[in-house]
Amino acid sequence: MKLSKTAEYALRIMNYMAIDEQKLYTTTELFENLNIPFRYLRKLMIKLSKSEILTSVQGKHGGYRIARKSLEISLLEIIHATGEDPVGNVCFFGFEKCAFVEKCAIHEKWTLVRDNINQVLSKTTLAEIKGSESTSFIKNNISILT
Amino acid sequence: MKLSKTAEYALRIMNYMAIDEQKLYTTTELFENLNIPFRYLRKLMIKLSKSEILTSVQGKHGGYRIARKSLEISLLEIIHATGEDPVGNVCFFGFEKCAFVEKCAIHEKWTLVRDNINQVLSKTTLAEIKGSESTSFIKNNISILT
DNA sequence: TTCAAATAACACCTAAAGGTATTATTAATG
DNA sequence: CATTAATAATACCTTTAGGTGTTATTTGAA
Repeated sequence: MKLSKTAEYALRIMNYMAIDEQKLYTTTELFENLNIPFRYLRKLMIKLSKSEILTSVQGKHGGYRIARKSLEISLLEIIHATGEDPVGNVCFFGFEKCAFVEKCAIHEKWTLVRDNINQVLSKTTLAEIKGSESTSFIKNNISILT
Repeated sequence: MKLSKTAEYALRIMNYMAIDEQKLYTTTELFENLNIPFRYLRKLMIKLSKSEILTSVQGKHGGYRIARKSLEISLLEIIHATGEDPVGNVCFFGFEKCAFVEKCAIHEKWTLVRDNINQVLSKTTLAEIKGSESTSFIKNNISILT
């Protein structure tokens, strides 16, 4: 199970910004701490700020701020804010109509797999993962990242 | 959880070919039954036949045949034969070294998710899913597929 | 021994994700 | 009210997965 780069970036951003929910973060600060290409980061921030998880403040002392309590923001919601759906409701074999016609033989098993992923992503909130572990991880390891 | 198109194609192919493990299948027959672009299918068959799951027979009455008992072929092995790894051992946030340094806060949960996927894909064999359900599904629905 | 029907190989095209560059807009502050 | 530091918008470039086209090779059989 690999998320898209964009989804990973969004999760890094939100995880970092959840450290201080009041603070306005500039893209420059995020760039310096999260190892995301600067211009791509800026584009992504604009996209995320159009969802319900981030707000933007324009102007000289502007930046971005988490829009709601981190306790209320699920990881799935963050990924959805990027425009992606990591789980979906798709046939294992990639057929369009599987669930609506005769179920393929792995349909049940695969549904359980997807349910599991959905559970973890939708029930885990930013508040749960923003702990010092992950933040110290990011700060300590930025240098070894590509 | 979405597999790549290529992985889905490989699974369709193997699932179909498992119906008769002795039979030589031509790409034409597979094409007519599995809704995979013809030339892409041919390219993929060559790739798969270089793995341990398919053998090819060249020449006039050639084709492809499942290389081993379907009971011994796991879904994960099929996906691996396409050159992909759907699960991997990657950090949730996409950092390179996560598991080897300080674990990020969601690391444990995410490991369980991946384990679950791995279990299903590696423990489920072709033999289990090749039942009439899925085959009749494919045959009945080919017309509604793109 | 030639033809036909199959796979094999190689090169190229297309669409989408990821990434870059440039210019416009906003708003605090000297 | 001009400057500056931030976000917003738009367009373009690059890489890769997916898909296509053409030619070569293999092999059974008329």
